[in-house]
Amino acid sequence: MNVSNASKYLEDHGINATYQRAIIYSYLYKKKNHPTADIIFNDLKKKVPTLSKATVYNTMEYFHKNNIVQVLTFEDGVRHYDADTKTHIHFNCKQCGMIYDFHTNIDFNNINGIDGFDIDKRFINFEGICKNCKMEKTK
Amino acid sequence: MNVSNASKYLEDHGINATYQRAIIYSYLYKKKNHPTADIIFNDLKKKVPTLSKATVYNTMEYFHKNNIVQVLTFEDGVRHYDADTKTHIHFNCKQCGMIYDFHTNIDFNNINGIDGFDIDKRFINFEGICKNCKMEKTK
DNA sequence: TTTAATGCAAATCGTTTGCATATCT
DNA sequence: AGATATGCAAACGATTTGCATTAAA
Repeated sequence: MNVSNASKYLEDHGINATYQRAIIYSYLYKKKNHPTADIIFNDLKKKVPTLSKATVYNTMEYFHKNNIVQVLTFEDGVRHYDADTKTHIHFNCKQCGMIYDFHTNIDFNNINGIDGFDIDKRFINFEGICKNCKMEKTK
Repeated sequence: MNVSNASKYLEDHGINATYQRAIIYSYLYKKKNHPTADIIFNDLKKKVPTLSKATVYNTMEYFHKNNIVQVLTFEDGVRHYDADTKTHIHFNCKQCGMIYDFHTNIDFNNINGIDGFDIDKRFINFEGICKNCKMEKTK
């Protein structure tokens, strides 16, 4: 998704598409690695030297409130962002730090005893050692 | 679980059971509401006025490393602690803030495409409006 | 010309650390 | 004594806020 498509996407979701918002959304959409605000800021600063870290934080929070990004937190407590808002599994490798997506075949609509609760969001986060790091070890 | 049982439990898990550790573990075990370090500190300070917040943080981290507590993070990013280390679902009510436990009937061992990954921990966090808050609304 | 968004720096808040004191063996 | 744990205050790092400036409607 390029910046112009991102603008369109934002407008379609009722979000005033400024240059910063569009470039941030475009970046997040393309990067599938669930970056933190700090990573987004440092990458985009190269293209947009005037960009402020506060704008990144505020923009992500704004996107989040408008339901176009997910906020992910793992055990380290740092917020990661994901442009894919559908329910899916995240696997966080505790060795390399990579976050993998798995679009799940699990049905979360039939949990014992949860009747009467309105579930808006489902986060399924796994932690362990990824395939890659396991292979590195056996080399 | 009282303080003396907590001591025993800690020793059984290879943890040097000091007074602070035992009282903190006992508190956490009894409270089923997944408190933050701050809440633990403020509650226990009443009983143990000399208690330090750093001790609470360090102790929880130590328990966590020794696998007798789980660390839970929700969208707000604050760490919550849980003495139940088994995989179970947490439901965080975004209205009243309550965190509910659901011991799940779901089988997480058969996820599409995750073969070759070593999964150590599974966090399943739901967010929405709890039964109680829903009832309040319709009054 | 009014409203909304940005950028910067300072403030805030949760958490960690350094170090002196206390506790336990 | 020697090792480990605690308490306090300072440091730290992620995030938020206040406010002046800029861009957009």
